[in-house]
Amino acid sequence: MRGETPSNILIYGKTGTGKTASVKYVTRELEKVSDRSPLKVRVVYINCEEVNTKYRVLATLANTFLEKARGNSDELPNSVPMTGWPTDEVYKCFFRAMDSERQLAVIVLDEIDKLVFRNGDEVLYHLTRINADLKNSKVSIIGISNDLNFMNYLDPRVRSSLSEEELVFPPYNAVQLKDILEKRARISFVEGVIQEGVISLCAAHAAREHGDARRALDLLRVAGELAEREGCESVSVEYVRRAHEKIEQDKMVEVIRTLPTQSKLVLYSIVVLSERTPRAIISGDVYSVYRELCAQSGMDVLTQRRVGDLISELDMLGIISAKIVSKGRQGRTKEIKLNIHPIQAMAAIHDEQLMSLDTLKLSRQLTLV
DNA sequence: GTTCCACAGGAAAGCTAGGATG
DNA sequence: CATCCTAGCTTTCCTGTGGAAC
Repeated sequence: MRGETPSNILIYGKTGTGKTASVKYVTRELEKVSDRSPLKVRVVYINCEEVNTKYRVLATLANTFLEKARGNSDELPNSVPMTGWPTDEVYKCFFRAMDSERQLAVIVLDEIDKLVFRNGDEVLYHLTRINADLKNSKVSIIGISNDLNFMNYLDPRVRSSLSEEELVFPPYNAVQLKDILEKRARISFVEGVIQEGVISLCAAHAAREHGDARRALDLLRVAGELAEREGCESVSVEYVRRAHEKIEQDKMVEVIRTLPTQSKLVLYSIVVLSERTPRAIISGDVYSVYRELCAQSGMDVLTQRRVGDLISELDMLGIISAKIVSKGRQGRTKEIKLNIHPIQAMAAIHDEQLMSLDTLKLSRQLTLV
């Protein structure tokens, strides 16, 4: 507001600790106050997860300021195309639009680690140095990152100028989460329908998972939805337990859905086996079934070595649990247990069209087991 | 005590798509 | 546009191993 060069700020914190919400709130207030002051403050919010190349970041910036600066200068174009121009041209355009009037620009780069990871720190280098060249305006950058280590990937010069001020958002503890939940619950639930201990339990669950407030709110919401769907008058701790289960299952279904095809096929083999045999599932059997499935669906067959790795990956993702057991002369194997309901697993696997084979017919044709 | 099964899982090389570079 | 590079898969080849059966 006083027209001095503002510090750049870097904000760290795990997901669901309120980084984005805080920044959005503060910048909104800042814009409100600046309406009454001679110096204009403009905030540009860019989520680097969506806008993930240096070109697109610059083009977004350029377009924002071109729109605002329209009419100030004749030689400025109306907009920058989202593809096609040389990058330095876009940069120049952004620069001129910025400098065409006296203003302070606050550029918020959310998930800045994604940008650095994909593109390196070139854009950041230019952006942090731009103040030296601007005559009328000033730029301040707010970087938001989940990754505490991402600074190590930056050029030292960028690092020091970007982190003139650092802010760490620590995870919420259970008490704080409880506080947040209570406030929200007062708005969204009819008074008295939430039973004793429900909110504490939600808070405890979320606190155990890195203090993610979003997770805590989800838990409470899903518990409420479950109770409502069953026509229950109040939300009991039992619903929280089931909500937790449901969220875990949904997460798993999502993971399965995005699995590569070969992994799906391996998982499918395990599901088929789990439905046809009461015996423990053995990695050797999985491989046999897998080979048959490949033959029937016309996919190329991976080696046993590789399938073993895929099984370990499924284990790491928590979709299955595998433990090594030795059966004397019957050798050593992995005994595999499915951690998700077979029907749900099937549905998640078949979600994609590439596995559009008629599964029932297919598994009936299986000669093994 | 010895054997030997049926795999686990390490090392290294080959392959390939997609991105960077000139 | 051609070419070069790189990361992520995958294969090949290999050594290791717990414990029931001999």
